[in-house]
Amino acid sequence: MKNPVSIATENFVKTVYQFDQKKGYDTRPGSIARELGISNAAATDMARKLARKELIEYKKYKELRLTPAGRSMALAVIRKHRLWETFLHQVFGLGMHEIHREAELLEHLTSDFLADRISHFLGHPTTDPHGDPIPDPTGELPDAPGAVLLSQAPAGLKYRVSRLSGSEKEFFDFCQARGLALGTVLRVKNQFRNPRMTEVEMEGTVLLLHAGLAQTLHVRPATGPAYDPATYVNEPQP
Amino acid sequence: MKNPVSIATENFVKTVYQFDQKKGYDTRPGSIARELGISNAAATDMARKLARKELIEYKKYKELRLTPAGRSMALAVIRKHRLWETFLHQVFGLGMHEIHREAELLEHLTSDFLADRISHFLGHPTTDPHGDPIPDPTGELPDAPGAVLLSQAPAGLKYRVSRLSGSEKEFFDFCQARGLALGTVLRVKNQFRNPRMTEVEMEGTVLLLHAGLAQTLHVRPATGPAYDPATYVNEPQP
DNA sequence: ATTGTTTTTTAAGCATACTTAAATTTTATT
DNA sequence: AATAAAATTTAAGTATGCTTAAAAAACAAT
Ligand SMILES: [Mn+2]
Ligand SMILES: [Mn+2]
Ligand SMILES: [Mn+2]
Ligand SMILES: [Mn+2]
Repeated sequence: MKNPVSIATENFVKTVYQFDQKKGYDTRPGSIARELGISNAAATDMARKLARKELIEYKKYKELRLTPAGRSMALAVIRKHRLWETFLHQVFGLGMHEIHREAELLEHLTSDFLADRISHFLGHPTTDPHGDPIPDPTGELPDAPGAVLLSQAPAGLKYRVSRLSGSEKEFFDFCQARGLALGTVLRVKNQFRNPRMTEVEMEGTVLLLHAGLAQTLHVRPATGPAYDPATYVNEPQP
Repeated sequence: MKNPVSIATENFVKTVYQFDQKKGYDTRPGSIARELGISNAAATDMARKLARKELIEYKKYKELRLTPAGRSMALAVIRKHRLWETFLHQVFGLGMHEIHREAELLEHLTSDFLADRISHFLGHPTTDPHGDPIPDPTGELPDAPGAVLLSQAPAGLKYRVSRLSGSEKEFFDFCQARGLALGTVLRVKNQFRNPRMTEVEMEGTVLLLHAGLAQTLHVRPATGPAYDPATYVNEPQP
């Protein structure tokens, strides 16, 4: 009666969900295709198939939209992805650039039962090592209040880094070398246009970050105390 | 250049390997088909495809045989399966009937890299919670010297349980209730034929086990000391 | 508004992994 | 040795998930 869901379907639905959220991204077939490394034709085809299964709303030449069932599937996959990333980082000590690669696979063959066990073992974390929120078993997302892209943060104010969204080793090496980590406090000195760059200052150091990089960091206004442990239950134990 | 291996292929090759080892089993397409829950036609078809890929030697109407490449693939999958079972049992505390079900999936999307990390985390165990040996990264199997099926163990001698090969909850419930666990010492009182049954004695208790059950337990002659910790590195920590 | 570029869609085709039904071969029984 | 039963193979067909090439639509720019 209930037919199995393929890995391709899960990845597709997940990508639509994420591109729908992320500003600066759209959910047209071409964007999804580029992300998944498939042809435009394949993405259109998939969209039509998933529409038949009531996971996607598809209207020719329009952006793709998820149905409630599609959104629910996406969040379940994202939950498994982020639980695995948290686990692999904290327990096995995998590097930040390694966890995404492994989680991208494991997310698809992890039962709800096992996901709950991982969550329990980790003490029900609410964010992954990148600072991304982990959906709960019902698909609710703990929201990160006030978070913005570093590239969009108004200049002159102090912020705390709340997400590192990259997946490349080079990205994490750079962040580590420059002291950019979850919780790091910094001040945005300038937001330049043309070329778009963000100038930040942290403990004396000044960095000029190009837009591509400043878009993979999220920050929140640093109004509270210097460090709030409850907010960072996922910080890796060294 | 090197094309990806499907889950169906891995399961097929693994099953051929295991049926080739297990006495009382054969590797004809029908047997593999029954185990995997697919039609005979599908199994024949798969055998021919895998023969083209040099994973299986296929001759019409003959039993299937693995090539060295096929055997190597099977052992890599079995390694991942048993590492996951060990891990899920020891670390997450999953029950004996739950670990097989989860490992059956995870084994296919686990990189060699991750498998080695799991192995390292567990202290490089040599057997899984069922007592089955875990192949090393090169595909070498640590052999269990002198192990036989309980159903085939000559009567009159003392043995120690060395493998619990079932996957059903009922099987493990029964074993636990009767004190049958890895390392349990017992004496085979009688081997009955017609119907085939095995009578064992352990600490006063006498059990009469039908063949189906006595075939899922392996035992080794209990010559050594009562308990050899080096032999049972996989015993779950309570 | 017409033209040109980009994107999407359609069309045709291929590999994988299955199905059921019929034909063939093997195996077992009389 | 002939026949019956069981297993295997072949054949035909389906769903999935991709491809490339061509047609159609949308978008952008003069
Ligand atoms: Mn990730
Ligand atoms: Mn994935
Ligand atoms: Mn198992
Ligand atoms: Mn499997």
